[in-house]
Amino acid sequence: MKNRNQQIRNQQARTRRSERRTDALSKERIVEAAIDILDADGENALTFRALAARLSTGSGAIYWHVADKNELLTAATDAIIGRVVTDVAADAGPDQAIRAFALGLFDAIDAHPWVGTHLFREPWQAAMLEIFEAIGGRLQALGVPEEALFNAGSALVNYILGVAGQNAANARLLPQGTDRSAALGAVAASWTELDPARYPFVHHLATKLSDHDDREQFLAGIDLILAGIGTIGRTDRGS
Amino acid sequence: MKNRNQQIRNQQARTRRSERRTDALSKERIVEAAIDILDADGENALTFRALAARLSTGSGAIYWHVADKNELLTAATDAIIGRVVTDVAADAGPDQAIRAFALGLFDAIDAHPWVGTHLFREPWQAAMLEIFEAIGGRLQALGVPEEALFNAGSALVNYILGVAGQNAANARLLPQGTDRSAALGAVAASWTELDPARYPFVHHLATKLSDHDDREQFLAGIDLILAGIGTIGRTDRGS
DNA sequence: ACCTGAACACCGTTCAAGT
DNA sequence: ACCTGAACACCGTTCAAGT
Repeated sequence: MKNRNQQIRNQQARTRRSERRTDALSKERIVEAAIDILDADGENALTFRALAARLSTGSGAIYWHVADKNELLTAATDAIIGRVVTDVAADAGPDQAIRAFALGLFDAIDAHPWVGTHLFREPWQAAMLEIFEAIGGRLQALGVPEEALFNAGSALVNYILGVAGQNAANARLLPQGTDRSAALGAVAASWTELDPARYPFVHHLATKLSDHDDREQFLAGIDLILAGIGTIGRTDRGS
Repeated sequence: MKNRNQQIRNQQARTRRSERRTDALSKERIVEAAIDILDADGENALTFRALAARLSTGSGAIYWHVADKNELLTAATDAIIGRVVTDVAADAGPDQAIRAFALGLFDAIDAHPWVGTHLFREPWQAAMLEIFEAIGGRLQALGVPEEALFNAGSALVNYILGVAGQNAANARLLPQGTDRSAALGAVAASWTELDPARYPFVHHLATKLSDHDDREQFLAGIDLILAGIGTIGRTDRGS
């Protein structure tokens, strides 16, 4: 792709130049500004016009550094996920490391819900590979048998992605500083109005919804899957 | 031209106006046409202009029956999920029923990938409640203890949603009748170019990617989570 | 009650023109 | 090399006007 050549050229030019000019446009500054907008005002607020205004330039200038909106979101996502990967690098046993990494991912996506959306936009992007590597490597260390590795890693990653996507949806529904418990209460109330004969389980959920903790529940799901993975090798290792 | 005759016939039909006329606009017909467009040409092809053209009307006419695009997609999603729920109604043991329902969901979303996208757009929509009820009810029947029900159901649903979202992303990437195995091969090849010291697990995946089956892997994940859920009650029931 | 289609506000993206 | 900003092609949605 010619865009890659352009990027390389840009980088060479940038290092050649003296990089003390703080107000010079660069991919990093653009991505940084994009993250700020996404965090402050949500996914819909990120437009090239808003971005150009914030950077005091024209929208065309942004296209010199970034191919399109997708590349912009990919770079922003990579930045967030990258931090998680490096932050949780060193840790104790592999199962604890998986839990810690998953929690780090949860917290990052909770703080930047738009990441949850973008992880679904482009499959097999760099961020996804980082996630797979972080989890899969630790499953190997955990002693998961060769043939089960792909399925086990895929189960964990897909579960994490599902939660991430739901978090993003909730953030879109309850923007800024909406009263979360009031909103949850309203949802639960609407569930109790459904036919109890057809929706008994949803009625049960309605009673639990208000005092459940998303983060705790996320971790419980991770533990459930890890427990399931633990049953794979049981015949091998006995007990 | 036969167009003139058609126009006259339409006008007569309109003045006659018995409401079982097939060409009368209705929410059902609109949703049906929307599903056709989504299935045939993908998520981006569904615009009010395209929909109006296919229904031989103005875009404003659609707004008389449907509030906005979100309601349209929600109705389309409900239609697809509703079929799955009723199709898998009767079945054997609760764990087999969960597997059957999950597989039905997988197949439906595989056939209509845009459903996977929309399930993330609006949280707690009707389709989501159907899914929760179908799975949660069977977890109850399975004997999962009261306190673990919410977490267990949430783990299964989030996993299913994660897979659904990935499927939708893949469908977006490989539209129509792209050569799937060639595309997978290209992805795997790109992975082998990564630094093996930093990405050992991704390298391992690259060797497995070509001959893995999405549906099988999906079911393996369901079984993993069910196995994990099975470990919850172990102390209660002994063995 | 229901339909028509032009118009509005807003996007992502391009590009001739500037420095 | 890099930036400017008008212009283009397209959206979802609205609305005065028709039947």
